[in-house]
Amino acid sequence: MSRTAPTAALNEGESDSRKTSQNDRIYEEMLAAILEQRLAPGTKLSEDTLGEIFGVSRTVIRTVLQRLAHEQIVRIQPNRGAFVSEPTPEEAREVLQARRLIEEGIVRKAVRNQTLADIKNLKKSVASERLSLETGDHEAWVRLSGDFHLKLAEIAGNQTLTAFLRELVSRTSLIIVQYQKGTLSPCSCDEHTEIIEAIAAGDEDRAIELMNAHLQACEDQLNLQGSDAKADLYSIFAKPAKLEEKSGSVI
Amino acid sequence: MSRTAPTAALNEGESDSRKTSQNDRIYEEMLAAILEQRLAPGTKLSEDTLGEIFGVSRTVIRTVLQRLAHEQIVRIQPNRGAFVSEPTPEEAREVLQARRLIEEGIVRKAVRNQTLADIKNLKKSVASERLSLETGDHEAWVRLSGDFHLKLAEIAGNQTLTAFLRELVSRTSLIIVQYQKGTLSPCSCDEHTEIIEAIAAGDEDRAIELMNAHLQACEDQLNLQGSDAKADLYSIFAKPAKLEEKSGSVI
DNA sequence: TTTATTATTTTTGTATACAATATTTTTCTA
DNA sequence: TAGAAAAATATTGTATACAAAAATAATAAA
Repeated sequence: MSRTAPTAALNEGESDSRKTSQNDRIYEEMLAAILEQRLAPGTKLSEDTLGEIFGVSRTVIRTVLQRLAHEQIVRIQPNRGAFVSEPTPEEAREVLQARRLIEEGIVRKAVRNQTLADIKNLKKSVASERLSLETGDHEAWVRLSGDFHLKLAEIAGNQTLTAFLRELVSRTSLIIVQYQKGTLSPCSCDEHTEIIEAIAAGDEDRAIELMNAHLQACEDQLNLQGSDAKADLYSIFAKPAKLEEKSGSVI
Repeated sequence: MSRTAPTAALNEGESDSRKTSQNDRIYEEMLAAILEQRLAPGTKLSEDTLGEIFGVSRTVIRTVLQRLAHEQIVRIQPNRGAFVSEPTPEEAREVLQARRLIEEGIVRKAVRNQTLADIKNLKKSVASERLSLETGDHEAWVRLSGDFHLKLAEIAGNQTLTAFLRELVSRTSLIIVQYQKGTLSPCSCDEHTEIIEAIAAGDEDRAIELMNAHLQACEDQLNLQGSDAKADLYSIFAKPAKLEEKSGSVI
C-alpha cells in the first residue's frame, strides 16, 4: 500500500522513497498518538512492542525514538528505555517563553512577506479549526490549532525558525495535556482571527501584541505552580525531596 | 539500587554510564572535526570507515550521524549516505537571522538575570578568546568564539533557547568555513567585550543593539551572493540549472 | 575513442543474535 | 510477615548477517 496520501509537502529534502517513508510513517504515527493523548506522558515505549505493532525490527523503532527524543517529545533513559516526556512546569514556561520570542519574529516577517493567497489560506485554516471545535473533534483541533502557527511560520519564510517552532508546537501540546487547568481554551480561534486581521492590515505592532497576548493567555490557562505533582508530595510531607528520575534538570 | 554517583552536572538527565558516553564521545569528536575544518563540507562520512576509526560497529556510528543530521551539521541522503553539510547562502542568511532574533531575547534576559560571577566568567571567556587569536590557535578561537554566545544563553537561563542557539552556533561555524570572504573577523573579541560592558551596565537596549550589530557584521563578512558556486556556473553559461543533489530544498 | 549496457563491488537499510544492564520473582532469614 | 539476597526474566545496547540499492568497473557496440 502506498503511503497515506502525502498529506502535505515534506519538510526537508527527503525523497519519497519507500524505505525512508516507512521511517517517516512510524514517526508521524507515534507523534500523532502522543499529541492526541492516546499515549499519556510517562508511558513506557518498549522497543519490542512497538516493533511488533508496526511490523518492523527494533532497529527502525530505535531510530524513530531517537528522533522523537531529540525533539523532546520522548525522553530516553540509558539502559532503561524511552518514555513519553513529562515536561516540568519550568520546561513549560521555557517553551512558552521561547515561543513568544520566536513567534514575534515570525509575525514581523509574515507581515512583510504576506500575499493575498497567504491570508486566504490562514483564514481557511482557522475556519477548519472552528469547525473542529464545534463538532467536538478534539484530536483535529489540537492538530489544526498548531497548524495555524506553523502556517504563519511558513509565510515568514525562514525554514530554520519554522523547524524550531514545529518542535515548540509539539511540546506545547504535550504541556497542555499535562497542565491544562479546567476546560480548554474558550476559543483561541477568535484570537487567531484577530492576528490574521492585524497581519492583513499590515499592522505589525498590533499583530505582535496580539500574538504575545495569545501565547500568554495559553500559558495563563495552565496550572504551573512552582513545582510539579511529585515535588508537591514531598513539600506536603515536609521531607527532603529524594532525587528521582522524574526530577527535572540534574544541575 | 542507587545509580552511579552523579559525577558532575551533566546537561540532560543522562547518567554517566560508560556506554552512553561512548556515544557522546564519538559525537563530540566528529562535531569538533567538522567545526575545526578537519572535515570539509561535502565530505562523505562512510559508516564502515568511521566504525573502524572509532572501534565500534556501524550501529553506533549511525546513531551519531542521525544526531548530527538532526542538528543540520550532517546531511543524510537516503541510500546514499551521510555528508558534511554544505549550507546554501539562503540557509546561511536564515541561520544568522534566527540568531539575531534568539540572541536578542537572550541578551534581554541575561541583562535581568546577570550576577557578578557571570560577568567575571564572560570576561574570562573573552580573554581566552583574545589569547587564542593572538597565538593564532584557530581551532581554539572557533570554539571559544561560540562559547561566549552559549555562556550568555546560560546566563539567560532558558535551556530550550540555549539548545536552539547551540545548534545555530555550530551551523554558523560551518557557514563561516564555507563563505568567509577574506581574512577572519578583525577582532570580534572587542565586540564581545562591548556587549559584556553594556550588559554589566544594565543597558538592555545598547546590549541588544551591539549584539545585533555584531551578528550583522558577521554576516556582512560572508560572501553570500544570491546563489552558490554551482548555480553561478549555470548562470555564467546561461543554461537552465539542472536539478542536482546539491540544490537546496526540494519543494 | 566514446558511449551505452551489463556485471561486479561497495555501501546503506533492516533484521537478528548476543552481551550488558535493569527489573521482577523467588527464596531465604530474622 | 517483612525485608534482604539471589536467581530468573525481560529489556536495552551493540555487533553481525543478510537484503536492497547505489557506485564502480568491465564489456560491448557505435
